[in-house]
Amino acid sequence: MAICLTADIVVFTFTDAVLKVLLVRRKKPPHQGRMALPGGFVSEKEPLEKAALRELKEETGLRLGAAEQLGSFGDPRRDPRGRIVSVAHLALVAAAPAPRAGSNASQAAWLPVKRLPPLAFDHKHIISSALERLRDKLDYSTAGFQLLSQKFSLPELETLYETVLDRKLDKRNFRKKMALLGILKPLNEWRRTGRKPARLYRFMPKKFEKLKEEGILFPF
Amino acid sequence: MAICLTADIVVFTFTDAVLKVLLVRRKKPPHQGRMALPGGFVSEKEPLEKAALRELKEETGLRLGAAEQLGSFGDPRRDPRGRIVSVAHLALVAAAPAPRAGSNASQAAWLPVKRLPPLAFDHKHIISSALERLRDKLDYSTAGFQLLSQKFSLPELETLYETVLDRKLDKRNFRKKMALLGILKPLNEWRRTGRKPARLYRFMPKKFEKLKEEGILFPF
DNA sequence: ACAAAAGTGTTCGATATACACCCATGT
DNA sequence: ACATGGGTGTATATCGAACACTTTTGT
Repeated sequence: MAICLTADIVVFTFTDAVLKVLLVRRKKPPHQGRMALPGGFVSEKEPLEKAALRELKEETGLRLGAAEQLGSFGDPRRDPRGRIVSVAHLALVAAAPAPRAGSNASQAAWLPVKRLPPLAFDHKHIISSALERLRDKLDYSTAGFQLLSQKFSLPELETLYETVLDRKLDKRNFRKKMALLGILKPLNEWRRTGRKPARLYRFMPKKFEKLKEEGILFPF
Repeated sequence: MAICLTADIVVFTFTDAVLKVLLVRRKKPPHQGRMALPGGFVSEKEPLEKAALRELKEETGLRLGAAEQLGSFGDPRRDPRGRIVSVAHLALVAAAPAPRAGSNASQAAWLPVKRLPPLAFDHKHIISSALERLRDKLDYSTAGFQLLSQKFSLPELETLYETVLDRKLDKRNFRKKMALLGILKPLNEWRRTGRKPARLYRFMPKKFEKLKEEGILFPF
């Protein structure tokens, strides 16, 4: 069985009103010099998720505690070296710490999902799957809040939703629903970018847990 | 890299008002004599889905055209032989042809999902994932109809939904919604099991496609 | 003063849910 | 005749969608 297993990871964040994915520049062939998802070979006794997180840390310096499995990509010709099946993972991060390059990567960077350069292997395809999954998660999870820093304004949150769902939302309806859910704590701080300052909020995970137990979902 | 890849498949059907999964009895260790999902090692140049379908045919005689990937199960200790990662698949079938035993399997049978015997490996866990996926699919796909034979009665369809969703539905509301969708063609045939005969219907895939294009979902 | 983005309520239509009785058949 | 499961309609509550103007700031 000359089949090898890699674990790759798609890490999204949302900064400057743009959804970004964490990529590294490949040091070695194949696809040397191209941008690619962080990832690498799974070691023999290592759980798949751990392998993805380990590679992420090695290649970008970003240390995360968990990732969710996206699925496996096993087209026999996806890697020119031979049969290499990739188990793709997904993670969302709030603040986007400046990535540092690591082993096997000569560069690590957050790139806007909308304007990606040509990527190695089928990584563009994997990112598409990840985006689709993110869209789904927006409806029933805290995905949206995980992508923003702890303090955020409602226009920021709305832009995030509009970006990921790829459609314009109604400002008033959006705010009404958020208010109704009661999972946002208004702060006495304002963000003074643009013209009129926007009030900042904090997400309240505990309230959200309560809602989930009651089976209430996000209405988008 | 001494990691091996298997492709396993969960095939569901719904007969006699019961949801069933297709299992085979293992001829060889490990877990010799236990029931397990159809599946086996992926060959070097074989797509994952094809591997699952090939193993299904070899072990049960059931020949299917497609399966959807469920995810990969890679706990390092899931297989006593060593590191073997399984890519699990899901398929739904209408009629349930009598399975025949094949290579590596001394028996193949449809077993009720609610009352499974002890299974090999983590296959019970895989079946749980498959069930969850099926529940999700019921809402936005033709999954329900794929599990029944071409002609079916509304009570049968309702029982199927109740079984998979694991809750009682209101007869009148259920029928109203189905009628509203307009994807069922009433036939001039009646099923005379039980007491009063139940009218039979046929699912109209074309109407369903039209609904999907309009973005209309199933309301359960 | 003006441009640009933040903030705010109401109305309406659609849809999910709750609910009770009659009907056709087999025994 | 009766037991069993098939079949039918209405009323109410909830939720999502549509929609326009005022406010605050920077230039």
